[in-house]
Amino acid sequence: MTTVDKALSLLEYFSDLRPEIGLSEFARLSGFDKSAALRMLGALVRAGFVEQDAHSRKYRLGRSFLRFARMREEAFPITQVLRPFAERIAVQTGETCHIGVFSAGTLAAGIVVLSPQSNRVHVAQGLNLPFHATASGLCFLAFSEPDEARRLLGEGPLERYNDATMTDPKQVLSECERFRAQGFSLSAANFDPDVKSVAAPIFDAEGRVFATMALAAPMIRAHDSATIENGRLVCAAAMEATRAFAGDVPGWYAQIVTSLDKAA
Amino acid sequence: MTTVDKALSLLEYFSDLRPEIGLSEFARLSGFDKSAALRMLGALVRAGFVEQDAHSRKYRLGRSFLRFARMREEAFPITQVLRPFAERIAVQTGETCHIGVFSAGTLAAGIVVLSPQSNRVHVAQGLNLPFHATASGLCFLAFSEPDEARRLLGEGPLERYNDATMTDPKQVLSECERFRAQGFSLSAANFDPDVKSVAAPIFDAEGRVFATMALAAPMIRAHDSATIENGRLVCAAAMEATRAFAGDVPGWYAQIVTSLDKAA
DNA sequence: GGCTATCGGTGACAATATCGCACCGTCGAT
DNA sequence: ATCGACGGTGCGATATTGTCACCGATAGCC
Repeated sequence: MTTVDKALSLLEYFSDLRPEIGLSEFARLSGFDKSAALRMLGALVRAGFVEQDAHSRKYRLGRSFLRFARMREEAFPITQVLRPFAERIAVQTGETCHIGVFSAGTLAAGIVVLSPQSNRVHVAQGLNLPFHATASGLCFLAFSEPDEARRLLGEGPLERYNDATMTDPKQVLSECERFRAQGFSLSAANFDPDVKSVAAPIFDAEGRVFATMALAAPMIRAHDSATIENGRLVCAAAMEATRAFAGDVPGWYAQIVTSLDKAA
Repeated sequence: MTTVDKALSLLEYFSDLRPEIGLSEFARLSGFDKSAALRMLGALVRAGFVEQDAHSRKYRLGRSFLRFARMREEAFPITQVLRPFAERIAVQTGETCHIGVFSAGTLAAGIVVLSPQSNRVHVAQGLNLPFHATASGLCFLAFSEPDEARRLLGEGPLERYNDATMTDPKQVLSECERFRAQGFSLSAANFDPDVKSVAAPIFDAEGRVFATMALAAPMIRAHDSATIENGRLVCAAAMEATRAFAGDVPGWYAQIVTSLDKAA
């Protein structure tokens, strides 16, 4: 672990619930010495990645992120390119659609298009999507390299969100095999007790999953037939999205999707 | 300069014109050894701040910026809060309004609202705003601490964009004194030969400038009277924007603005 | 084909920045 | 007034970094 890794790891302690962090708090959270944390924070401040409140002396995320995020989107407009697909399928199915984007070991809701219906599932922009308890996460695992998936899950036991949550990594991985064969993942009440979701993979130019497209429906609308139909649609949309991106849909995956379409 | 500084400085070589950079290119640009650059890039990749194209092996900005930018906006919604003010004044004056946001030593157009008129000034989102040659930059200097301003300008000679560009830091600083007394800055053809701009400061909670609101008009519409009126309006709007932000408008500045209003 | 230049990347050692500790002044609560 | 926790500093022991030589692969060129 280089010092740069350590410094950047400090940023991971920020979250929507903890937008400001003091020096000692950083030291406690990270296990680094205060003096080391301070030095790293100094560098982060100089680069504009964090800024310090002059009064409370706490640190918060800096303005540089706006600059770089804009540049990144300019050069590689993921969200701009993917959003229309999410919008289309949200209208088509009448359910909330979100796209999970993988970065630095976590999957988060990067794009959210809420269902046009009044009884709908709400997904917060930026929401962290746990690998073992959401359709998006399971989909990501299912279409990743098996060792990558194991690495992301860790040793277990996994965090429990409610009765239906799978907490054993082995169980999760075996479910993922099914999803991989099926073309899309499924999650019923694993995270939110009243929500049933399906998710399909979006591939990058090297044919690796880097994002997932998910449809989340209130349990009451999620009959088996509706769920299967949503799965089919989300697969097709995700595949189109991949292609819009100059991503590479693996041949075997395209086959699965076409066979789903024929079955319908 | 810590290693973290060096690693983060690598990111600054990315731009809209150079969205992908190879290892040797990084070494050349930064003056670091290839091996050192590689190690730093490794850390940046692990954190998701850059990603590597598997084919070309070049590096580009990573997906983590999206995540962090969203969190930053969630916690401190600068752009969301400031945009309405830019929109209002763009409509009111009929000219293009942009807000320059300072971060890590540079000022960039973070918010842009184009004029509703067909003959209008175009400002690209994210455009770098040189301190010595734009109304925004001059405004930022004028309302910064004098030594900070000197530091940002450097030794000179400054880059020349056209005949009207001031290239001597001393000259720039003395102009800035005028602007500081006047309440807003002025730039005629210093950057773009056919554009005349005015800009006013936006202050943070500690009463320091951190952003500027600028109006840019085509020379043909920029009579003296129109320019003065735009200056007055941009001052008022910037002051309101500061307050909307829980920023602290220094008393002496508020006085200048009210006296401008009375004169009109 | 074979030559050369450049690329991304590796390995190892000397040089140097970092880690961890003790310590300081300040602030707010009790 | 005392105490604890805070942000921040200084310094020696030590782990990380800078530097350089080197590797295989690739692309251009004759």
